[in-house]
Amino acid sequence: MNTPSHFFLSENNIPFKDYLKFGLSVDCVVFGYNEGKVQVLLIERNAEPFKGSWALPGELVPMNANLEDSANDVLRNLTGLSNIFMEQFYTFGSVDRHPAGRVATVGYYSLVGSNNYRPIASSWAKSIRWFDIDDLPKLAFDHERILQKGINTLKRRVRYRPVGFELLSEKFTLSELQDLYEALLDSKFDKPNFRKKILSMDLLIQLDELQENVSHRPAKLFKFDESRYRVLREDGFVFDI
Amino acid sequence: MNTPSHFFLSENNIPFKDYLKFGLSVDCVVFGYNEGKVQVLLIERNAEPFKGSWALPGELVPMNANLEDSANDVLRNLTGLSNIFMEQFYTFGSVDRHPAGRVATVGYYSLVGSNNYRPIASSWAKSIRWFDIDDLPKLAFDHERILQKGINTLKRRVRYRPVGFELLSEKFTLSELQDLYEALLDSKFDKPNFRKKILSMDLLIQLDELQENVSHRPAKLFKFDESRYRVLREDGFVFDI
DNA sequence: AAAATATAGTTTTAAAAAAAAACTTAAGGT
DNA sequence: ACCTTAAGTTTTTTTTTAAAACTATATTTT
Repeated sequence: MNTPSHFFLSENNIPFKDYLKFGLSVDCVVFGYNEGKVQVLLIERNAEPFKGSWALPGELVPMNANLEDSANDVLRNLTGLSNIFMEQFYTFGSVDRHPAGRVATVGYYSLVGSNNYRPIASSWAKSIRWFDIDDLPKLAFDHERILQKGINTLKRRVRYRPVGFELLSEKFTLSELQDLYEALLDSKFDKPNFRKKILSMDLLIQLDELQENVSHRPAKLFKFDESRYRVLREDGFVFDI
Repeated sequence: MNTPSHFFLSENNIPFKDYLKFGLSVDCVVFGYNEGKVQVLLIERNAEPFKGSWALPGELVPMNANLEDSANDVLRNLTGLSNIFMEQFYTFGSVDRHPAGRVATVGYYSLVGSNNYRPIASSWAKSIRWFDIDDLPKLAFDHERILQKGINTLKRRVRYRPVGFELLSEKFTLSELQDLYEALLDSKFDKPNFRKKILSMDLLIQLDELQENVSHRPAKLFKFDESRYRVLREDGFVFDI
């Protein structure tokens, strides 16, 4: 920081320090899944600009914080949870995207298992709630574009990475998994083949437990085998549904 | 910009303007393809820090420039070309990644057809050259990590998007295409099946031209049908190799 | 207590796609 | 003329996917 600035003159002789005027924020697209619907968590802003508008939860990155830490902060403030699946997907930096300065924002999406969330409207949000992704309100800033890109990214990635499991409870049935994929990918799968395919990947552990309190034959419960996935990945395995 | 800064106090009462001290840069992973090898374009830095080290071409984003424009600038300065395929892949923002300040960098990768490049070492690069991606030098900053992530991204995306074509000349043979995919994906394909699959996608236009000056049966030349791809995409078609 | 219902899970068969091998074709080189 | 090399096709086998029909096991209804 105390390096002489002439050290870093650019081609056009603008001093290095004149480039250091960006703000950087993170915005989180938090996905949930409930009753066959994919949802996102939105907040109602409690501060200017766009006070009162719905928006993605996010914050300005402090000068001494890493991006991932900031994104995790946002999530922890929102859900009280800290071990949530989270992945960066795109950075938005148009000159005029923020009304008060040059602020680029890094988009993260995260997946929260349906049992595990408890959204908390903290001081910076008037309210907070889940929206089905096919019934969204108008959003502040360029958040509609960010959200759309987040949704597209999830829909693409979910086919080639075993991230869908993150949206279910730790223990789930194969039918729940199939329903989730059908909701995410907007398509129908054949039941016997879906099961055969998923089970042949050898990524699920079948538990000695059954579904309870259902008025039909109870399904077997499974959980995702993280360590097995790590091993398979090293051998070049590519998840593909 | 002249909005009163108290307007944007954050939760912890840090004034908005105190967040506006980031630098933002773009770094480009420029991929080429030659004689069966996937390559990247690297520069030898002509300025501090890391003067003399190999690095990804990049630049600080001016306060009034969009990210894509900056990335295109870098490419134009490097290759003299402006209509090159380019896509953002990841943003790196660790607190200590730049020795002289807090600079986050947005990674772009681009694909240049084998005939179309002519790297130019401009004032900010002592030299510039192609490296095979499996024989890379040590790099400045965190560029090794960025490059690796770029390579991984390309290898993943090339399977599900028809971007491979961008690495070939406008006119190419099916064998060239197959060789490229085999190099990118580190695997072998069956010739009849590869052809059947590619041609059945209906994305290639067969030209009335043949390969010339080869000492064997000349192959038919094809080109990628951009407009057809746009139509197919709208109908939900997903490229998949 | 038997029947209805609902979903879980399996088996069987048919159709399509992928894999593998063997072949024909067309250019230049010797 | 014939060899070499790679292009491109045809045929056969094997594996996957698709579809339909089936059995199993829980609760709810009659």
